[in-house]
Amino acid sequence: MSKDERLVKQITPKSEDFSRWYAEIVQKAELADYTPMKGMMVIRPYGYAIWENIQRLMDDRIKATGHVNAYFPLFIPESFLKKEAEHVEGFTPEVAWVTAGGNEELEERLAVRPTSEAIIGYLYSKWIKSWRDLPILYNQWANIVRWEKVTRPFLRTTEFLWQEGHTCHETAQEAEEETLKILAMYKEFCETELAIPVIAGRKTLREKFAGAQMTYAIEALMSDGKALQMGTSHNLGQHFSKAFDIKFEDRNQTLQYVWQTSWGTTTRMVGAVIMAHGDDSGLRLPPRVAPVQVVLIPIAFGNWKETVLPAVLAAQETLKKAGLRVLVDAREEFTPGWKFAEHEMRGVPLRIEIGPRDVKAGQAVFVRRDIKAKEPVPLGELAVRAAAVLDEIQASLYAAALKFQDDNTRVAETYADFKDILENRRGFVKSPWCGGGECEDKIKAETMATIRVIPPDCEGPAAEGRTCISCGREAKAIAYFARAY
RNA sequence: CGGGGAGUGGCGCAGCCUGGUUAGCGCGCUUGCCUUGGGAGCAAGAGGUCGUCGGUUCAAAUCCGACCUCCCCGACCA
Repeated sequence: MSKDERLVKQITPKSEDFSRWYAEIVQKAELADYTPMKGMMVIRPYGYAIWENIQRLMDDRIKATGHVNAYFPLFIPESFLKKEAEHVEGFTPEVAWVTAGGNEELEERLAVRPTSEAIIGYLYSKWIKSWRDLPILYNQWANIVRWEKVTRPFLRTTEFLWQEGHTCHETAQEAEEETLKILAMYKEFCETELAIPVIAGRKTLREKFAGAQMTYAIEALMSDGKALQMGTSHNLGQHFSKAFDIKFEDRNQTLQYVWQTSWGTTTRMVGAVIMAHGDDSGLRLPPRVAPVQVVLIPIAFGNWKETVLPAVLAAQETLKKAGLRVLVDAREEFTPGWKFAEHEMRGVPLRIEIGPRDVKAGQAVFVRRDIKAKEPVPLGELAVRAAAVLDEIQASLYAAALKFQDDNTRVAETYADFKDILENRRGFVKSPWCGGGECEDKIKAETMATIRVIPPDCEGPAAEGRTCISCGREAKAIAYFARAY
């Protein structure tokens, strides 16, 4: 779209400057705002409503798979955090500490939770005695603090909201099954609800969670060609159960450490929705998570309050009864054109215009946000057609994102090709890798790309006869590389 | 955390270099009239401790220092 044809004029076009577009859309669409503290954002009602939809849809899935919600303390004693060596090493650089209560200096300082494995581990050791207590399938919705150096609204903030699952199992196999079940659930969630295709697989040792035995993740491609981690699922093995002494008497009357998992998704998902679907005019929200799915705009002429408005209010009732999230924008201080641009920027999936001509014709005009197509719809078919159009939009956003991912996933067999792709095209690059951390480091230093994920079908056999793009040794896997957020 | 840029009514900016009336402009906002199918028009209004703290000076938005926040580019992370 050329700049002159743009109907939304208050934001920098995405195609012109992606970073600026992102920062502006977050503020102008009233998703979030900055505060006087670095990295601390306020999530405003319109942004929070997206998160609430994500939360509800995710919570339904978590509960449907047998998990229950609980709430653990915000603070974690330093000694607890230190029990698992790798865990403390990974997290201490970004922990915020409470050192005093009122005027009293604390005997032991308290960490503001950067994640809850430590405090939950302590409690699990109290609660678990027998194999009959297992599995433990807990989830918590909470806020987290990590003292980040570089912050961006939704993508990386000092405080963020998330859900963290923490489970305990009798066997290693059960824990692995849980880890993969959640990974699959996350993938399905992103694709179904957020209309964002993701690549699921394992992380490398360099990229795994501090304290985990194995980390799995889902990775998505944003529309600027950079990858974004959208969720992680960790098989913790017995690392924490040994550190926190979480033992149970098994079916053979022997004491054993439990096998654990933990997994999480965050408010970062809101950022992903913005970056994966947005266009030059602003947000394009997937209907499943859009706070407003349909905006009804009366076209006011003459005695419109007697003619047009009743039709608009009737349409609102019809659509509400059909279970849709509807907003009537009957403000008199703005012209229809102004409202069109405003709701486009805010990403409302479907706009319905009703004017005098429409009332006479017994119809309404539908305008899809994703492709900006207009369609007259008889008033009698509003609800059915609106629901159908919203489904079409959800599907078409997903299809577009999937096409983008396909178009931007390339294979490089040589380091020269690899560097060329990252330099000129970005996106995912699938390349053979020897499995060595040194090659990972070297590639990262030279190209800023990291191994985002290794899907199961890219392991061992898939790499047979191929050589590592970095060292030339025999490849152990085909890895997805990308520059990432 | 290093390099670069920025902070002036809600938003976008000018003024600063070369200190000195009442700190301007566009948009937005309020009120009234009039309008409304892609960001209407006229008229009258309201709104600013110039990011914060300190220094220089008779006098600071302007000069100096420190700090805070944001943006961009690099080292660490959901």
